[in-house]
Amino acid sequence: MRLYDTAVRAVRDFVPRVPGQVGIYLCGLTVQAGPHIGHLRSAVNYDVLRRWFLHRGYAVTFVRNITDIDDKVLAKATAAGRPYWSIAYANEILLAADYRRLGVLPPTYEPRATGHVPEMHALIAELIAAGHAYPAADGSGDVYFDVRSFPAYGDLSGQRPEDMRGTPDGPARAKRDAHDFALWKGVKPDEPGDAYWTSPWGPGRPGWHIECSAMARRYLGAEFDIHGGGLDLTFPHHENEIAQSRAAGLPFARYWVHHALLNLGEAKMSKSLGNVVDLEYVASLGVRSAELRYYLAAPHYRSRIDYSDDALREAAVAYQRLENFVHRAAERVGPGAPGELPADFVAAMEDDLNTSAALAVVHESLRTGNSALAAADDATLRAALAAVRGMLDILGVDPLAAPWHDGSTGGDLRGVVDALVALALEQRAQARSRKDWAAADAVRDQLKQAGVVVEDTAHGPRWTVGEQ
RNA sequence: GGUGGGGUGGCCGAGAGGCGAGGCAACGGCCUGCAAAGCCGUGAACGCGGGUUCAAAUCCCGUCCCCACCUCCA
Repeated sequence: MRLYDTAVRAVRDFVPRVPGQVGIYLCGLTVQAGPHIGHLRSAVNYDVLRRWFLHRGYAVTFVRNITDIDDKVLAKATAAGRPYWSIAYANEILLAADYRRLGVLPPTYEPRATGHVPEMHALIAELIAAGHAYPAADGSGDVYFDVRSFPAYGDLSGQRPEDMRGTPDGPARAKRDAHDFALWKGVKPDEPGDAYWTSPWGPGRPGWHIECSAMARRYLGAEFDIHGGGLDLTFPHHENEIAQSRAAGLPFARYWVHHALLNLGEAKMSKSLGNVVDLEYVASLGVRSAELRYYLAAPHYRSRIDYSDDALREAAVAYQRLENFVHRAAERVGPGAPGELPADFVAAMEDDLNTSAALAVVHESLRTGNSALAAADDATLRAALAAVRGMLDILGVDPLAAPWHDGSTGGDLRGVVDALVALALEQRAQARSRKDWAAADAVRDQLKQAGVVVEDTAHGPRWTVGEQ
């Protein structure tokens, strides 16, 4: 397996810290609002990475955090007159629902920042003791990381502090250097009164970055394999995480994986710009969540996606072709199970998770399968179906997998409808044998009006209910 | 100002010195009573200008445009 490592700006071989195991920490969301599809892209990308490791036989520990306290959450709480935690939690529920709808596997653990204040305190104390952090001298209760005490600061993002613009309007207050960042933020009078914890440095709340260093350490250890997140987190968030952890003597992440962002209208999708597409909007286009997942997983994870309704609809059509084959093949030879993966698919995935090249292999197998279907070559068909399902399963879009086909497909009425349709089809078959095309087509048209679509195949008529 | 990544056929999207990924759309054919689905085939691309090379989408130089980050960000 080869992965692009931001720290060295090159694709390199993945060597796990412990053979057969991989620990991944992914920066999840700040739950200040519901998720948009850019956030979901992040989840899908790492879900595919995770599934690939699982497929390769690794024991995967996958930790994705929830940042449930920050300036925006507090501001919203104040504006709404509600506790900050009720806002964070409401958004966390929305997020979980969207993950589920997209078939994202639940993480091994999903820690919340506010649940790990003691771990943060411990780390901050270590940093102060080691001379890498200092309580502000202005009585604010803030604790800052001393950037100049850590020479490697800037290595991840390739920047030198002296070249940076620096904080234009930030409260320099008691910072020793404009680039120092807060580990702990002292109470401010204009913020909610229930958003604080006591600490050796006075009442306050966590700075943004410290939570990830503290939680990664707790659940993955001092050193772990992969740290992931969006490209926009490279600086300052990940740079600061490295600084905090390494300065405290923790080796921290061995590989840094960053996915590209999803843009809408020439700018990255973000709440503050208001250019946001969420699952509700996608549903309003008639695009299902499996189709959205296909859209998000098809381009390489390091390529920017310029969102458009048309591109999404096009992806939906492409996915329907795959789905169509899987359903038809399963009707013919049974669903079987996801099977052996073609070598080209494996090679593509091993090469920095090239899902786009991998999908080309899926389509090749699809063609083989469709030909076998037409030729009633069941052995070839079975093999093609297993291969296609196996590959789609890695991408998390196997049409026969649980997330996509449960719910509302008729339930108890399926048998009843089956019998009724069979009756109608028998009439149509008789009409066709008389070459009474008008009568045969009338049956088909009436069924269609009732939502039943009839197609003739090499193995006789096939019917499906609505949907496509 | 600093740092990183881009511009590929009508559209989406891989590739990173030589065999034209793949998908969507279009066109032609096959299959079909018709349809649907499918199969076979066709055309078409590397922002622009130079250069290196037997050979450049890929390397070099220049140039234009775009995106992300430089302390809210997936």
